[in-house]
Amino acid sequence: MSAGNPFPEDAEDTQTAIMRATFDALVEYGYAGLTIDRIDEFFPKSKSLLYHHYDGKDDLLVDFLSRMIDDYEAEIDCETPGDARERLDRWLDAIARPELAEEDRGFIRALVELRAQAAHDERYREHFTRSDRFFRGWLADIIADGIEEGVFREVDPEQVAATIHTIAGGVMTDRVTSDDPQVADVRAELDAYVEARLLAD
Amino acid sequence: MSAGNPFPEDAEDTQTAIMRATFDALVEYGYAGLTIDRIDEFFPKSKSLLYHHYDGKDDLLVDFLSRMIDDYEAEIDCETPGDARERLDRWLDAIARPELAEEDRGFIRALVELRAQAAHDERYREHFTRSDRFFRGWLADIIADGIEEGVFREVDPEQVAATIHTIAGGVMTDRVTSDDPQVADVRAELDAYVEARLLAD
DNA sequence: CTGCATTGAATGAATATTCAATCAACGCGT
DNA sequence: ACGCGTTGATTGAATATTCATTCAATGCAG
Repeated sequence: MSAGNPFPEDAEDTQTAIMRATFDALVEYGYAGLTIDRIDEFFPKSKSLLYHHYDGKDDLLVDFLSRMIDDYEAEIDCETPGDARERLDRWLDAIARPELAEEDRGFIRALVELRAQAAHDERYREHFTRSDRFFRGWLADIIADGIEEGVFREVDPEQVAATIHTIAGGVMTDRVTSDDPQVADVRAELDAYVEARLLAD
Repeated sequence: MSAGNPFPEDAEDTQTAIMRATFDALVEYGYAGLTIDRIDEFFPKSKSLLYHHYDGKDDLLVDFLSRMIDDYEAEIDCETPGDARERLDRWLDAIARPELAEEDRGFIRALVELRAQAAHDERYREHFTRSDRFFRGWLADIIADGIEEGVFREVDPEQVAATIHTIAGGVMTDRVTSDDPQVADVRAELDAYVEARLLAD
């Protein structure tokens, strides 16, 4: 039920338990169906306690989003040995591997649904804007390293990073909102793209 | 207020007026804030009338989604003269032009928010799955034509189409959920991609 | 007159939020 | 060690509002 929940179950304080419960309710019912009562379903303690820790539903959800994004960044932002080509390939595999563990589907679903809220909620938009910058910077660094190393052509790192990141977002949406996601084709084309556009001869 | 509403205002029957009102309410309040009362705000007639034409909110919204997607497909699916290269460029301009008319922002916002619902609603997912296939087919035809014409390399049309379509989805989401969308960079990189990967020498 | 469109008011369920009341831990002076 | 006040965590019940839906009644065109 709570597989893939990024908020640890063991020795958890109330704070973490609230985040866990919110995650589970979000995955189970979706953002549009997310209510305080449903969060309480997954929360071992009393519903009123949520209001002791947060000003209200909005406050709770914004904090939840912030932590989700932190987890998402932490998942990517790890030590990566190897040259730029290897690091980029590992990145592409991470976001566009055809097989996806069931645990990760819930996480991606939650993220995709939260992201859509950014269309109407400024606070959400701010979080995602910051997160996007982080990932594009991360990618641009890899590209820039590759150019210095001489393995990549002299492309504009920001421009390439923006495009790959956009694809990453598209793949995530495709994964959880289509009955026939095309992740395998995109993954293959990404290799062809790297070969044709990035790799020096 | 209703700029960019794809449902015509003139000589409208009740059916169309309901769609118009739903669109306006969706753009104004977002999917999570979409209620029958809010739809009624933009509906010149009585709220009860909605239930005379639809079984309920769900029924109404599924029909609305269906018509939104029809409009979206109709917007793209038009006669396109010129060779494959020109037709592809026109497609890329249509989805990734840096400047976006304010009228279109509402439409894209609505579409992005509806799409996110597909993560938890099978009926939504079916509609988008079908729509995705339509666009990928459209793109794949252009690529295949280009290969026959000798202007494109012998790539896999489906694979390239899937990737470009994924980028299109990513750009739409980026446009309406970020304070700093990177559409211009992606548009430029798409040109470089076509040059490096598709164009025959 | 008859069938369809339309209305306004009403209803009951869902939902977010509040509140008064325990409970458990802790510091502190004696 | 013992009372004691303070503080924060926790609870169950209550409240006020929003929301989807229903329904009986009215208008109206053929």
